[in-house]
Amino acid sequence: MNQPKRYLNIVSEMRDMIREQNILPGDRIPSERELAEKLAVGRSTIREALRSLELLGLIETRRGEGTFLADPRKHRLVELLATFILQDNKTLEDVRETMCIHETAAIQAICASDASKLPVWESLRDRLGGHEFIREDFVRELMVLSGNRLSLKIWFLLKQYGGNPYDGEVMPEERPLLKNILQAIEQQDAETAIRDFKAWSSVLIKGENEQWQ
Amino acid sequence: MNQPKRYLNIVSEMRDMIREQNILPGDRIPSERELAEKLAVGRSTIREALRSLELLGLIETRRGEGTFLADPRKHRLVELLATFILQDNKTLEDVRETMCIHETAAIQAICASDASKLPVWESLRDRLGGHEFIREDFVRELMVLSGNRLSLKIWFLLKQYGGNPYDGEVMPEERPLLKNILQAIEQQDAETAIRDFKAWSSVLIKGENEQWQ
DNA sequence: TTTTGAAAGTGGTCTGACCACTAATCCTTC
DNA sequence: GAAGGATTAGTGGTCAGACCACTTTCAAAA
Repeated sequence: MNQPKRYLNIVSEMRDMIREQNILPGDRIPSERELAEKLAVGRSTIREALRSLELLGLIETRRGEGTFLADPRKHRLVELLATFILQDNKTLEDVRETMCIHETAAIQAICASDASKLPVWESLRDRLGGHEFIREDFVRELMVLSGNRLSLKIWFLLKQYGGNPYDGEVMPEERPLLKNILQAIEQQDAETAIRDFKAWSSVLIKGENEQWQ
Repeated sequence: MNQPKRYLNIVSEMRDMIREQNILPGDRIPSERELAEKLAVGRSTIREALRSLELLGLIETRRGEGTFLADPRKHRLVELLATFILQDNKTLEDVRETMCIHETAAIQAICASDASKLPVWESLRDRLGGHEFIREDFVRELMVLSGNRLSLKIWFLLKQYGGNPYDGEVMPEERPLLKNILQAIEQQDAETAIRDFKAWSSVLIKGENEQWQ
């Protein structure tokens, strides 16, 4: 019978250990030799597990010093998978489509909710009028306003994974379109808002900086 | 000076090799010993790189057989993301709402596509008429028909974490409702289909087996 | 022809040995 | 006593070689 691989056990045991001993980002993890002895496996097995976690950016190792729990902001999962998978067009397509699913759902949710968020709303409109308005900020604001934090997180990760289509600054030509979207949302007209949003988004994806710089 | 780690070089060299030699999913990768010799490094270094890729689901290893390039559908993107996303804010409400987002998006996608999937369609309708039709099968079929594999994966995962609301068998009282949904989809009437679907789904969630056993 | 089993090849694991590097310590020197 | 340099213990990085468990292959035996 094919036994489960040990280094995978090590991975989960280490996760448990980190949780139980309340090891925080930046803290030191026991040395490879200690772990090997404690878990009763060879050092090479420990290393296979640690290298896997390191490639994911979950831990950092510094020769001569030790191994440390990494800052969660440094997790590398997304970039890594991207370098291997991005050639698969269907996958990239799926990612963007899934992003769009969450975006339109957010708009729908905002339109369906009672409009008690006016202060936030005004601020968004103001910034749209001002200078230096980043496209991504606009969409992210919508995701936040939807109130579904899980959806927001998924969207955020997909964005990194799929090559951010909302890179760059809002051009003057785009502003009327964005204003229309805001207005439609305020009038709780989800259909129009989504239609306009998709129009804006599809130009960004297809034309990739052709039409608007 | 701290030298760059070799196993990271190996990772990128392997990526290049896979690309240049046009190795396809399912194909065999040279053995660890071959790679070690070809790249002039120790076998353990090769293994650290391979184990990292394996944890990501990019390759599969089978003892006694060899190492193979994995099917892109087995990439662990979603599972790994889940360990980051779902560990803290596992609020049931967000999970279920996000599931619903993907479900309605699937219905929308099916309605928007050309209806060239009639055979699958007929089979679904037949099974709805028969006995022992599991609720989950119905929804999963919709997710599959949408054609977005990433969305399907996310949905599948959420289902596991959120307590499957589609547990159990379709009751006689539910069948007319499901038939309505199918019919609406066939007529590409997304609005009606989604409305009926939400009605069905919300009863399952709220009434949790009150109304229908 | 079918069955068996030995051999070759593969991944999985362990051990022990170096190397390169860091940080703490001790010891000299001022 | 203080400053600076050498020593040393501990760490990760790498390698080589040895088994083990497993799969496939293929030739010999039935």
